[in-house]
Amino acid sequence: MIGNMTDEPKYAVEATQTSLAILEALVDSNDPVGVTALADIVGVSKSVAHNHLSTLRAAGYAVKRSDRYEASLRPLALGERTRDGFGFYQAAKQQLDNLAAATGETATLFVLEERGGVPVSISEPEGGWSAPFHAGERLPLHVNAPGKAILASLASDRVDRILDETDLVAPTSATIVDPAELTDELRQIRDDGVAFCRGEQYEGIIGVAAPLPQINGSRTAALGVCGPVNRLNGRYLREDITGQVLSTTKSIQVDLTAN
Amino acid sequence: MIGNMTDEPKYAVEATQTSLAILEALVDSNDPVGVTALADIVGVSKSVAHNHLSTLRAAGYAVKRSDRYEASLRPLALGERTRDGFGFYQAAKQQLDNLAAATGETATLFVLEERGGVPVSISEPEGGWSAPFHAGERLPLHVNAPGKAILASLASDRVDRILDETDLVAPTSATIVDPAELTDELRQIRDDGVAFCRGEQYEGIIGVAAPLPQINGSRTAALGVCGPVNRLNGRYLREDITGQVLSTTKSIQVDLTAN
DNA sequence: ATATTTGTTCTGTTCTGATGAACAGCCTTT
DNA sequence: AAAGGCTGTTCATCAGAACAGAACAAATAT
Repeated sequence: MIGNMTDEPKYAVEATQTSLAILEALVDSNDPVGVTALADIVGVSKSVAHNHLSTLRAAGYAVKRSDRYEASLRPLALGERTRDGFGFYQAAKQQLDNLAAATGETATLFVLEERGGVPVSISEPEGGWSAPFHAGERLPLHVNAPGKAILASLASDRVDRILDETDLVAPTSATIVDPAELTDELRQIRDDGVAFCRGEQYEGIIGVAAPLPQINGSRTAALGVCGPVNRLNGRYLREDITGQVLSTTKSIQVDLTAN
Repeated sequence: MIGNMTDEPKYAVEATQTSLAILEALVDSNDPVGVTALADIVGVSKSVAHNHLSTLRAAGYAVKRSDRYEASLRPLALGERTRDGFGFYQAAKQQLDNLAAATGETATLFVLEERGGVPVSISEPEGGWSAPFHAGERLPLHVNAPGKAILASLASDRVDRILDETDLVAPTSATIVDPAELTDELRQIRDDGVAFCRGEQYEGIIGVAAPLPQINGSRTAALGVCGPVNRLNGRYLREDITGQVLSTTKSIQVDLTAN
């Protein structure tokens, strides 16, 4: 980790930064917030908070209800539209639901975004276990199975650059923080075609993932299953689940080349 | 429609407006866009577009891939988090899925946002019909069943103010544009407890909706079913579907008062 | 090899966005 | 009833940030 991983823009627009900070503060606090409270949270004066809030409101990103502001659902619409823009989403979503239904486990689809992995879709089986992360939330690549699968499907120089620019944080004691050790595991993953995660992101959460074949040379993606270790283990994990994950990636590939 | 419906903020932050315009331009164009193209679309100089793009990128809202920019999935995460903040979402989502599965039709949950109705959740049955709108997208209240159900559950002075401040656009020839006529229908809806939409938003799309009982006096919401007129009509619509919509609202109320 | 077009940097100028105080409205408290 | 402390909003002032435009380098096209 030598590189410049904090790419601060040379000529950043400060007003935008505070506006986004206010928007995120609104999202963070579930309950409606007043102008004064918001100003304190973000660290700006009351009138500044008011100006930004009214512009956010006029743009449809914030909602005012009797002197209190809250985040609107407009970001949800933006997110769904960008997601629908992914060529493979419709097909993958369908297969992901099938996978979740067939295994009774939580199935996820990840894409590479800058230097992180982002869950695009999370399929939870009927009344099943709930994943501790949201769709659209950027996660480190080295701590989960889909992330490692994505890394394994990249050219080695890109992997080196990503690892160099990334602070290999260790959420649990099982996390791999040594780049050399990680590179070794990536080679293993490339050979097997499957990546595993054993409580490296969240204690007691296990994952399996396989890279999604690059469709028309565009987005790097991976697909996997994750769940608590008391259910995902032994042969069930290594053969049953792993097999279904692999066959699902093949089904998606078929669906995409067919159209 | 006399009132001031274009509430332009008195002291708007222009930099924020251009940043958001750029973000939305990114979302609109599915494909990666260059700086120059974006500058042309938004109507700013090249350097300005560059500055805003790099701040959006640093904040995680835009992604750069080899000299081209695209929207990130971060808005999706924000949207899902605000949605999860709605107290009734978890329970309603469950019942909505049940409703969609039981009827084989598309079920939706709407909330009131400013002067519009926003779909919070859209449950489509297995391989079913796809609704022509996205979750999080703000729609006029007077052109769809959930919107009318929401209006009907508001105090009459609020309804008057909303109708006064809203331009009653007419997407189809069936749309009601006369405030008096609309007020009459709202009274009817209050009596029946159900609202109907007959191709007033999209040609050939029918909807039924019922207001969701106000939980702890917070958000105004409604729940409904919609689909093509060739399937949703006659007794099936008026009795079968309508009955299931009404019983679903009751189930949600039970779920919420239980906890 | 030349000519365009790209993204990025940079500097000066302008106008905007931050400041901090003052305003009016709404509670609660006295 | 009246006073005090809250709130969100407005306003005039001025430092400074955001903009336009030119100049740069690198990649692509001719």
